[in-house]
Amino acid sequence: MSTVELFRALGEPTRLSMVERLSNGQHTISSLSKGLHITRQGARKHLQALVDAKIVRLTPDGRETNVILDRRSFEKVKKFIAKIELCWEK
Amino acid sequence: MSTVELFRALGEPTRLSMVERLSNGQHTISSLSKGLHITRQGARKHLQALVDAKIVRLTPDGRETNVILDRRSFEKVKKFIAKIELCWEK
DNA sequence: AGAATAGGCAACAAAAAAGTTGCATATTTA
DNA sequence: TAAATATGCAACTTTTTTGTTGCCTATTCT
Repeated sequence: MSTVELFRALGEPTRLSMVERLSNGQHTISSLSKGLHITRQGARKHLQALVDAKIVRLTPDGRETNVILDRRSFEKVKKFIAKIELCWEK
Repeated sequence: MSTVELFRALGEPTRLSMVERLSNGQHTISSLSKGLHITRQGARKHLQALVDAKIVRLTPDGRETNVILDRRSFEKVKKFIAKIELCWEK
């Protein structure tokens, strides 16, 4: 996924909060959808945006589905910042 | 500005392209607004989003206005990523 | 088997973002 | 001083995003 899409996915409160919660521990789709002030379906849409941006992966397991953070996406963000800062030096 | 608003501001093609162009050299509002496929006023709105997110500053100079990249915003992004990656280690 | 849990999909409504047009002002330049 | 350039602001339209409701299926638990 492109860098813009990565930023766009992270640029929404519910989604950024999901990412933070995922960095603190394992979650299934439903555990991740609780505690937000929106419906499960609403949360699911945000989660899909994170999937599309390849920030998370979904791994089905029986009746539930685990949500896994993909750290490679953060590498991309770091590289973007590094590129900008490199240009800036001059 | 909050981290979410920072990401949101960067998560749009026109704005991200503006940031990249600014990292390559000085720009005024109008030089930055050229080459995009939108009107000057449309570009100006995107620029304002970058100002609001404190990614750039505007410094008026006579009839034109210079646009300056504020590198502190990138520190904030880097800190966010570092926090996430720190949590991830466990 | 029946109930509860985890999840999917689509249609729709509401809210926000993007982009436009039109017009006005200040500063340079010719 | 008149024309050109740089910019501002507001109203309005279009498009995208967000969030909801309703309904359906599969898996697990009792």
